[in-house]
Amino acid sequence: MGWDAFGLPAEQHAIATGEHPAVQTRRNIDNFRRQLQMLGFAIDWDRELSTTDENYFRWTQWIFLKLFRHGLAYVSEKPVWFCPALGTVLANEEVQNTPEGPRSERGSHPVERRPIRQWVLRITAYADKLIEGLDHVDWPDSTKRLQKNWIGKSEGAEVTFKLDGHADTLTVFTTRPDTLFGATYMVIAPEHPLIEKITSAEQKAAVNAYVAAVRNKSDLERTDLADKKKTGVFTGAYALNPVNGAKIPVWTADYVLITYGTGAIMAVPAHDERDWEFAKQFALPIIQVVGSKDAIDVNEQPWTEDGPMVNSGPFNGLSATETKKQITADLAAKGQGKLAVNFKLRDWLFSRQRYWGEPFPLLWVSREDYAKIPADSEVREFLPKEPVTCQLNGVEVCAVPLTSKQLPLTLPTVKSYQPSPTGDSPLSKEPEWTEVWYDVASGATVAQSQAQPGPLWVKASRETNTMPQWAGSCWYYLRYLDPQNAKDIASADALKYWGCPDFYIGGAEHAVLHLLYARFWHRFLHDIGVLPTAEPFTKLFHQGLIMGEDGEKMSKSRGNVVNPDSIVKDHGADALRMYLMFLGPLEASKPWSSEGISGITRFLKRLWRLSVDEATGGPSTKINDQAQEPEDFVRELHRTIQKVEKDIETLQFNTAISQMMILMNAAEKAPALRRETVETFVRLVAPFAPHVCEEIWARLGHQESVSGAAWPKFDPAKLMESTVEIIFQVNGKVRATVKVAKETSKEALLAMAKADPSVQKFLEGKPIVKEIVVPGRIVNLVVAG
RNA sequence: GCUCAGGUGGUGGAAUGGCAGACACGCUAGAUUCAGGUUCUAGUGCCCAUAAAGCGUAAGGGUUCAAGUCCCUUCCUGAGCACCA
Repeated sequence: MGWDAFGLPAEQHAIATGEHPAVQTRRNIDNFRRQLQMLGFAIDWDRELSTTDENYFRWTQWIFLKLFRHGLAYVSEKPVWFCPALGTVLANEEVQNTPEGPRSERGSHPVERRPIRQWVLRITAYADKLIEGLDHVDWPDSTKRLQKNWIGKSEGAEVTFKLDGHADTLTVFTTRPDTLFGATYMVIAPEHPLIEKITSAEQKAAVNAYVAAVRNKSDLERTDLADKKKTGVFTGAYALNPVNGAKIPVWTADYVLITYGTGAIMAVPAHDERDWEFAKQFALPIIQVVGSKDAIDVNEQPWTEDGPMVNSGPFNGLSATETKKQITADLAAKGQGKLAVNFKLRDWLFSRQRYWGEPFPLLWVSREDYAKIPADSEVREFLPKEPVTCQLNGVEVCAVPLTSKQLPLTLPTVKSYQPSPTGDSPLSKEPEWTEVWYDVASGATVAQSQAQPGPLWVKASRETNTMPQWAGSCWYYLRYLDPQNAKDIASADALKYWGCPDFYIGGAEHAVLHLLYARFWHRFLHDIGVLPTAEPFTKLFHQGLIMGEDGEKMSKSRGNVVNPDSIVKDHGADALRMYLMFLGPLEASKPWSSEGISGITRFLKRLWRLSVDEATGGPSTKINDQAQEPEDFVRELHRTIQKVEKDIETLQFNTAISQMMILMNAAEKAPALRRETVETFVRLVAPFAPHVCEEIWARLGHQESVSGAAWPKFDPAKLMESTVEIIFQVNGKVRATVKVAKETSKEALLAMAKADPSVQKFLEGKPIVKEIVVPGRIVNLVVAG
């Protein structure tokens, strides 16, 4: 069991009450643990961990330092999603588009773009591996598709355009280099750095106004889909088409995103819907270069499918694929283009301006002090090849790591958990913790309030951001293998013995969050030799949510939360467990029903009465080893063993329980049962309702726990039926059913069907045009008319 | 707008192309009990006085001896993506 206990809920509680988040976290964990134990889940409590334990998060920090060491952690000042209500930045994956605009995944608060200094993990370096790895795991196709789309790989070319009258060039990314002859204008994003340089004097005012307007546009307005109208302004600059020297105007428009590709495009209105709309809007020329099937007029609508090239000089008549290849090769020869791959995936924004998270085990020192790190310094354990730098209060500083010996870096106690509106972490207000002497030889630190301990101790400021909640949950499954290990995240032996989770059950909402992040870390740890496996989760299954009784997601504000404590009080832990399984397919979302559970409660009471004698408390008087059980009942018993076994393996618990109820109905009708039969039944129910079965098992005279009893075996011979029911149909409609011996031949079945009075009634002497006989199942007579 | 998953009684849900509605809840009637959030019995898709027949798995069409299941069109619900060049 692992508690993923860092994060916003505990911190928001701390802000509201002043209580340390650790205190509330511990109280919550204790309550959850009590409830889980009450339900009797088979959890190995010796392997319990919490992501907030310093003996756990020292390894989270260690993994981060490994990423830092390998150049996969860097600082960015690009605009990021900031949530004023939560007082922190959020990763792309944590922001959702809603009709009200972009909102935080947690709490659905408005978010906005702000330029804030952030730690970022280079997950894009793993984009290809993260796509490729999906081919080797047994995951739902929908989830694989979700991840693939999120990573969004597209292959194409980068094409460099010379700018008329400028030394600068403009590089664009395109997936359609084949349509280069159809480029009639260019667009650069309003945030593009070149815009200042290339805008002509006449257009300066218009462009500045447009750029300012876009900057002030909220993300809601900018992504509003109801308003598909394109806006944009001509910059006054012209680019030269590398294939034919054509002079084409350069515009700026906000439908081109600075965050994707090069932030600039070549526009081919004849063959791209967005470019077509823009061209129509501003009366720009539209040139068809790809032949269409039904002579489509590209002035009326764009043609986005393939066809032979036209209006493309030497490439006329060639296929799109061939043209792509040749044009890209030609451009490469001229130094004006190359094959290129782009991803929608952005690097992972990894810092939060919060208190309740793992502190970054990093400090900032001046460039001069960074240069003092000796060649044999222990600090080099985690030092990257190139320093990671940023500007702090206008001064350039370099990031230096702690060493393994210095971990864990724990949180200081603070006066206030409140984040500042400017996006500073509460930790930044604790100078005693942040301002330290740092030994460039050993990585040790002491507070600056003390005297400088030695000549190699330099002034350093700790990083005051903390890691996001995902950090701790990225690798917890590895710690289960060896939770007490003080030397490694887990021993090599344990990693080799246990491997990875064979089967991972979790919500689909994690498809592009936890499941993507964890794969990234796992693959990285594999690449640096820490882990023997490349992929963490071999087989994945998404369970559905249990909804409130009103069919809506359970939430405190809605008041439809079901408290397990009161259910257990009324019906018992077994009934709760079993009813959750009986509600419906595991993968489906199903509403809770406070009435429905009584069906399970009744079933368990009936099992008790079937096995235990109320008067003596010993075995039921119905149990008699001399009993002759009817053949039908014995078959049902073995059918139940078979079905429960199979359904458990395929996670179809609802139908397993249905079958046990069918057996119960049959067992109550039997005049007497053999002890073996009752014990088999109890063993079948035991995994679902362990507590009551344990008690029954003891009442039946067993000293050992039923959980250790062997699983019943079904006898295939007992499943055989000597007679089968055959359906007689006329024109596909059932007219009679008969019981016959299993071996009855086709011919005999046919004769019986024809002789059956209720069948004859519908034959009415009409000619039979077709006879279908499926032995053991059905006879269908097709008559004319 | 695009992609995916769905749509079956009053409810949750069953159904290797072969009797639609298993199992359970609820409901109706009866019995048991001092009592019932007890237990037992019978019934419970629609139409119908009853039986027989007929109708019935979002709507329409198709394939098949036979379709909830396979194919096409439309509608609806849910999820994800959303100007990604």
